[in-house]
Amino acid sequence: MTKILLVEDDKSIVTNLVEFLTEEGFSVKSASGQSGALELAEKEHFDMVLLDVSLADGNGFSVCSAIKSEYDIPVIFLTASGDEYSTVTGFELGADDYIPKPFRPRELIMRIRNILRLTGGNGSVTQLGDVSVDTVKGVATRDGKDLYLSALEYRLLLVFINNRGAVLSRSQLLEAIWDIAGEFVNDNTLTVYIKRLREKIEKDPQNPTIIKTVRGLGYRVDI
Amino acid sequence: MTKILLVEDDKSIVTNLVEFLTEEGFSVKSASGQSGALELAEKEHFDMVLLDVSLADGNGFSVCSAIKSEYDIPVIFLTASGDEYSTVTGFELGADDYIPKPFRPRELIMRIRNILRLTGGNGSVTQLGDVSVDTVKGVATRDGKDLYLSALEYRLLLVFINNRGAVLSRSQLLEAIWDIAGEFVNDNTLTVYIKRLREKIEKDPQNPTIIKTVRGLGYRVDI
DNA sequence: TTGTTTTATGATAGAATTATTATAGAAACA
DNA sequence: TGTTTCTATAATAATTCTATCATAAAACAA
Repeated sequence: MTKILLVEDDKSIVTNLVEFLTEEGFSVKSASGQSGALELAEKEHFDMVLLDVSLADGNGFSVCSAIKSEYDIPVIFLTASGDEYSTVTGFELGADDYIPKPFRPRELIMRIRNILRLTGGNGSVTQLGDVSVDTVKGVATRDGKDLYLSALEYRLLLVFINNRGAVLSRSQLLEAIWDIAGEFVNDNTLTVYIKRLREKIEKDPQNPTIIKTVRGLGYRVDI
Repeated sequence: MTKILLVEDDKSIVTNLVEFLTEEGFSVKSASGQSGALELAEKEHFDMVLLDVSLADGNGFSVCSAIKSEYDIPVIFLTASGDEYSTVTGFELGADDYIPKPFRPRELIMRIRNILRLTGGNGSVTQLGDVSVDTVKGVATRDGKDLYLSALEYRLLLVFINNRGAVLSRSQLLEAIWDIAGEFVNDNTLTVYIKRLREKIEKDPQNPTIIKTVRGLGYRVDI
């Protein structure tokens, strides 16, 4: 489960956000100020930090600096609307995104998911049906048994994981895997690799449930 | 239809982006420098500007200032990777987002949609009666069930979605879908595809409620 | 009404997309 | 080095889509 550290001193916002984010499947812990935040960050691992710029105790920027210098976690700033200075400073400090208040919950979720995707920052294990992929160990398994993916097959699977739910066109996939920069890669190569990957991760490769074909558009994992 | 003004002087990037964005249902026009960009912006309305920071003629910042002072259009900067200065300056000038190169097309689309949504534009899921279209997943569904649109049917539907409420003439549709540039496409082809699309998305294809025929003018989605 | 124009429908050959099988050469590794 | 696995491609099959034709129906104008 993706764990979020919320640093915010407005109690009502905290209450609302904790409830909302929990409903959305995140695990949330909150701190109201700088000291509490750093204490929590030291004790346990978080996958993302939501950071209010204006804290009673210190300000969000110092928390961001402290966290970024110590951990490799994406940080999203919650800033006062139109506060250009905060935005700018936030980015300078390495924030991954900023969200001006007031924001819609939906918007927040989108930003969070987006940043998690971009930074590959989700937990380290992803479950796709009965296949689990551990991006730290670098293996895909079923029932604990290694599926022995080749390097390319694994990379392909990662691309799908990082874009779960989205259709990925052939050209996108080719670009992501073969890093085309003028090089010409046979279009069919991808098709063959999709087949190989399916052969290994699908229970019934003829009727794939994990990697779906979206004819004319590409492929999608939405399990 | 969401119209994008692309200001970029690298021909290959322009070619790729125009193709990709068009496929995604946007209408794109491009300019290679400051003067061309401002000229275009004056002539027609755009919903968003994609702006390269480094132009041969002037730089992206001046284009941004000029556009922002005149029009209320979101601007996304395309910056060299890690170019903090550009990012900062871009935001100071009122840019709505920035995307460091090299970027993945998908990422770009997400950013574009996001900004359009924030600024009161698009969204990734559109509801047409009981049919919903998710442009990220690349599917149209009813009651959660895939309607299995073909690539062309899907593209056609996207054009309608991006022009909700407006009558689209046959020639407009033909142009949008078949990208006519001298090529001759049988006029009836469109009629046939309208029928096919209705067959799949309408409850009663004989009495369409989503895609209405406007005799003599074209078709319209105003649900 | 009658004729004309526009739109709708059904059928179909050829095209395009995706899936599958096989294989030569490259790369990894002992 | 030799062995093994991996990679890219080719050739081919299976499937689905596309564009078109022919014809019907509907809307309109005289």
